[in-house]
Amino acid sequence: MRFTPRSEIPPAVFLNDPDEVAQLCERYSRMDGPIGFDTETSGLDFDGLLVDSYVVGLCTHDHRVAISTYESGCSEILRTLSKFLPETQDRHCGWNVQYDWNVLYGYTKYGFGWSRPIELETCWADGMKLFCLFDEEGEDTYGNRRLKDRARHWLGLPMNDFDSIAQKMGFRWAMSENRDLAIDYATRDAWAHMGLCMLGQKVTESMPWCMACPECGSYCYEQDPRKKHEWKCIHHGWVSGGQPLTMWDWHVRRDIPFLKLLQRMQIRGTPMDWAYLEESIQPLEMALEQKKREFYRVIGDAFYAKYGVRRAFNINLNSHDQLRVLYHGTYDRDGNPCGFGFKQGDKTDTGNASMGKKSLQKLMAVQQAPGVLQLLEFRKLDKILSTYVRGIIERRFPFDDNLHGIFRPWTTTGRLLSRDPNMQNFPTRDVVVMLPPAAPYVPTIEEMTAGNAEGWGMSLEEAEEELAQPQYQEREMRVNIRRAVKAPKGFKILCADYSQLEIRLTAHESRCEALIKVLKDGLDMHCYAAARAFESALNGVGYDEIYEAKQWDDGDTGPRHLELFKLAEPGQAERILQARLQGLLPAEKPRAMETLAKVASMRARWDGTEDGFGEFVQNSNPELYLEACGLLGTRDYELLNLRKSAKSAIFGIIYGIGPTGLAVQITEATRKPCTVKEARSLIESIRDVVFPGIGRMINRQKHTLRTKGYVRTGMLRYRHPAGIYSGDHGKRARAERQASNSPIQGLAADVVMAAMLAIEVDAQMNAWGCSLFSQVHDELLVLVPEEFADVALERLKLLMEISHGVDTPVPLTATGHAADTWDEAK
DNA sequence: TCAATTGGCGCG
DNA sequence: ACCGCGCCAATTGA
Repeated sequence: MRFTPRSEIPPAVFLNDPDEVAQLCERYSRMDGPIGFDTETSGLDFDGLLVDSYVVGLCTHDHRVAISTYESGCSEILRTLSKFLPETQDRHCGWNVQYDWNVLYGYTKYGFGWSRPIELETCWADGMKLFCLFDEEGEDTYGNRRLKDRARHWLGLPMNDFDSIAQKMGFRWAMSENRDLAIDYATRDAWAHMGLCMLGQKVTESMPWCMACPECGSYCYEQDPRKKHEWKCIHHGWVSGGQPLTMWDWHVRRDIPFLKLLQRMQIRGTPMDWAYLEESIQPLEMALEQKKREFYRVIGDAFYAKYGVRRAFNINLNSHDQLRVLYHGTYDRDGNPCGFGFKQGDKTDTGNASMGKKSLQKLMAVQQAPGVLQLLEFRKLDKILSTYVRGIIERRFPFDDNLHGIFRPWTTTGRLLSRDPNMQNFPTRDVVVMLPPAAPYVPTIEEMTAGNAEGWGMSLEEAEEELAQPQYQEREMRVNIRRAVKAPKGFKILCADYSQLEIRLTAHESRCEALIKVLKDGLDMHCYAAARAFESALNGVGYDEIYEAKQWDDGDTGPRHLELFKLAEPGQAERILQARLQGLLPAEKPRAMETLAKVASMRARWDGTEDGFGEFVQNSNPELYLEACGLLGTRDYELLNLRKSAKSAIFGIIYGIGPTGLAVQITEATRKPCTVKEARSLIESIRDVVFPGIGRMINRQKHTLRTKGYVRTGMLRYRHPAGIYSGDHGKRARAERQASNSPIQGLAADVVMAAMLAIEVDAQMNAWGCSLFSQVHDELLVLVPEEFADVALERLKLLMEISHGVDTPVPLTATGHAADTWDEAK
C-alpha cells in the first residue's frame, strides 16, 4: 500500500478501552510501513519531561487513532503502549520527536503516577529535521507552526487550530468539551508527520551525499573532479565502486541517532550548585541598588550644574525611552527642562537614538554625558541577575535538581541551539560586584576627629586606623555563572574544546597553502597576517617581534611579565598614567583615574609572589595590565595593535564584513581610529595576498550559490540561504555572506556532531561512566566519576580529534581540563 | 490582559 | 551594511 500525499485522510477514532487499544496495537504491529506518531500533552513543562497527562496520536495509511492515557484503565493502556511503541519505533514518523520521546520517558502524573514508563531509542524519520535538509529557509524556521504551513503547502492538507484552544482552556477541558476536534487534531498531526516524512524521504533520496568506501565503509567526502566515480577515503586513498549515499542516508545514519543523543543530554541535565546561585542574589541586588543610586546622584548633579535646578530623577534604568529623554530630551510640554539635550549620534534600526553601550560611551567621550559608567555597570549586573541567576533558578527541575535545558539541531548552519535556559551563552568572565561596607555608616575623617558633640574626638592616627577596619571597606565579590555548573560529589566535569576550529576548517575548505603552512608550523596566524599585511610599514620588523609583543596580551603569566612588573618600580605606572591624564578629554578622565586607583591598589595588595601576580593579571583587563607594566605607547604596544587589527580582519573576512564595519571594529579593538580606506586595504591584503586561498574560496562559494542555489559543507551537507535571487541588493548580499560563512560554520558543526556521536557510543567512555551533558558549539562537557577523570579526559580529546572522518590538511586539535566546576575546567 | 515588537547583550 | 543563536524588560497595539 502506497501513501500518496494528497490521498483522502481517513476518519479518526478515539480509544480509551484497554482491550481495544491492545487489539489496535496488535493490528498495527502486524502490518508494515510507516506509522505517523505524535503526542498531545496537557502542559509544556520542561519540554515534555514533566506533564500531567497525554494522548498518543497514531496513524497508518488508512487509519487514524488517538489513544487516551489518562482516563480509567490508563495503566493497562500504558503497559500495552510500553511494549507496542518500542517494538514499532523504527517505523515512527515524528515531527520534533525529541519532545514526544520526552513525554513518554518523562514524569507523568497519571497512569503510572509520576513515573517514566517508556523509552524510545529511534524512529524512522523526523520530519522537522528532515525538512531542514532541503526546504527553503522561511521567516519562521523553527517551531511547531511550521508543521501546519508545510502540511498545507506540501500535502495540501487543511490543518485545524486546536492548539490555541488547548492552550487557552487547558488540554483536559479541550479533550472533554471538544473531543472530536481534539481527536482530529491529534491524529491529523500524526497524519501530517507521516506524509511529510515520506515526502522528505523522496526528496532527500535524490540529493547526493557521499560514498561509502568499498574497503572499510567509512564516508568519503571528496570527489575527484575529473573522474567522478572516484572518491577519497581517509584510509584507502582514491577508491571507486562503493555505495553512493544520499541525504536520506545522512538523516537515518546521523540525524536520528543524534536526536536520541540530544534527548539523552536533555534528560541527563546539567548538575548545578544551586546554593551558589541563591547566595549571589542578595549581593547582586544590593549592588544594583547601589549603582542605581550612584546613577541618580551623578545625573542629578550634572542636571543641577546645567540648569541650576535640583530635580528628583526616578528613571527606570531598563527603559530606553526614558534614557533617551534624559540624554537627548530638552524641555517637556510644560517648558521644564527634562533632559540634557545632547546631540544624537548613532541610530537604531527604527531611527531612534541608540542607547547601546557604544553610543553611550561615545556620548560620554564627546559630550560629557553623565552617568554612563554607572548605567553600563547597572546593565551588566542586571543581565547577570535577571537572565542568569533568576532565570536559571526558576528552571530547577524538581525530580533530580539538575538543569534540563533543551538542545535542538535546527539552526540554518547545522549548529545546535540551546534554550530554556540557553546554556550556550553563560558568561565566561567573572562579574565584579562591589558591595557597600558592612558597617551601616562610614564616618568621615572630619567627623571622627572633630571634638564637638557630633564628633568622635579621635586623633588623626586613630581615625585612620579605625577607617582601615574591614567593616568600613567596600567589599569585592566575583560572580561567575559557570561556577554554578558543578559536578556532584565523587564526579568531575570534563570540558574540552577544539582550538581554532573554524580557522582550521577554513584552511580545509580553502586549501589555502599559506594558511595551511601557518597552522602546520604552529605559528600564530594573526601575528603572521599582521607581519605580512603591514610589511611595508614595519621597516624590517617581522613575525617574531609581533609574536613577542603578543605575549603581553596573553593573560597567561609568563616570567617576562613578572620581571617587568618587578622592574617597574612602584609609582612608574602611576606616573605614566598621570602624564596621560594631561592629554585626555575631560570625559575620559574618570576612567583613567579609576584605572590609576586600581593599579595602585593592586600593587599595594600584590604579595610579591608569582601566584599573586597571576591573580593580579587575571583580575585586570589587558589594558590596565599594560598600563601597570608601563607598556603603553611603546613599540610592543603598537605591534599589539597591528595584531589586533589583523585579527579583526581575519574574523571579519570569514563573516563577510565590509570596510566600514571593519573600520569600526578595529577602532574599537585598538582604541585608535581606523579609516574605511585603511580597513578596505587591510581586507584586500589579507584576503587576496596574505591568504589568497580564502579569497578564492569566498568567490567559489558565491559562484556555487548563484549557479546551484545552495552551498555545501565539507561533509557535503546542504544549505539553501533565502533571498539569493531577490531584487533587493541588501538581501542578496546577505545571502552571499551566509554562503561564504556557512560552509565553515556548518562543517565545524558537523565535526562536533561526529565527535559527540563517537563519544556517546565509545565503549571505554561508557565503561568509565562518562556522560555527555552539554555542548557549546566547539566545546563539549562531560560528567565522569572522579577516579576516571584523567583517562577520560585524554580519551575525550582523542575522540574529538580523530572521529570526524574529514581529510583535513591540518589536524583538528582539542584541549581540555577536568575540574569540579565548568569555570575551573575551561 | 496578552502577544508581538524593539533594543540591548550574553555566547561561539 | 558582520555569521549563527536566545533571553530579558519595556513598550505597543489589539
